[in-house]
Amino acid sequence: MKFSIQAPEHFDLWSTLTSHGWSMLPPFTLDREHRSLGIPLTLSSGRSVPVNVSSSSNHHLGVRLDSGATLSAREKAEVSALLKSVLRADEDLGEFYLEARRHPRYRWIPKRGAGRLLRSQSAFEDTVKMICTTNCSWALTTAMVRNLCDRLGERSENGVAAFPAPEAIADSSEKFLRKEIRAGYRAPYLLEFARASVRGTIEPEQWRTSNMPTEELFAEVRSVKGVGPYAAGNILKLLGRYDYLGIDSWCRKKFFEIHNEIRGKKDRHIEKYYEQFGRWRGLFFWLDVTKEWHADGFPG
DNA sequence: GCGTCCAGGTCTACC
DNA sequence: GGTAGACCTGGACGC
Repeated sequence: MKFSIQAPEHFDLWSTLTSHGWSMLPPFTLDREHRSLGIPLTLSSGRSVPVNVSSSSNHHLGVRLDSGATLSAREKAEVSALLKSVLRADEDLGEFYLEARRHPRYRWIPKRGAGRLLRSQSAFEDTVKMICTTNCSWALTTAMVRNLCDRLGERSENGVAAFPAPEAIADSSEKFLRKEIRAGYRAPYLLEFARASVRGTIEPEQWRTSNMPTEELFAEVRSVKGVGPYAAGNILKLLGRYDYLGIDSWCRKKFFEIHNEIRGKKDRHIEKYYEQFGRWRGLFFWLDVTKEWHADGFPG
């Protein structure tokens, strides 16, 4: 089954798919040759549908069901809405692009259609993945996320493992997460977050639509054990809030490199530079340090 | 092949 | 508020 969905003006699929490392993590499958993305989407009915999305023409995206199955009209609408959310095609970046055009250094951003950061189907999934990026190599992050999908994820109609639901992680054990998933010391953090999500004492899916002031939302995200300033700042970017930089060692190094500065200055120095961009500062920061991905190609 | 060192964020305890 | 040490893993390096 094939159909298309409308994308906003200046939308660039490849820019979104290569906006950061998420497209290289399961359950996403990035097809560099065809510049498309495979993703098993879990519908509200519980049905897991393997979908492939690629660029089409006239601000449209081509959607193909990998399993050869069909969708009802309602399911089709749900798939469209989920894809728009994952690809951030439902986000208004007009004001951001206006600000970017004011600075010669950043005029490439609207021209390139950059700035839409790929996110997962759920904020729960984004948060777990973000915890898995902390204090380790990218190879280990990939291994942890792959293990979570393979060992705890539901299989979609073409056999691809989806990201596990909170219940699946909550029903596992610290020992399993530590040794089998290879989450190490992060195991109790993941378990606690999953169990709190199942109990409803924390509601990550509410974060995406919350009207809470960003500072309060940041504090709530930070209250998850294992989520520090780096992880919370980047989780907030995936919630459409760009007030925090989410600095890690790679970004720190990159900042000093592109600004021809000597390393060793405090993060406050970096934060001060981006204050001029107001509520978009986190997005300007991220696009600054990843600019070459858009020009020279996505690593990996 | 084995042992050692280091990098990578966050937490906790302490000053 | 700032700092030190622990957490865990994988890669680099020396032997």
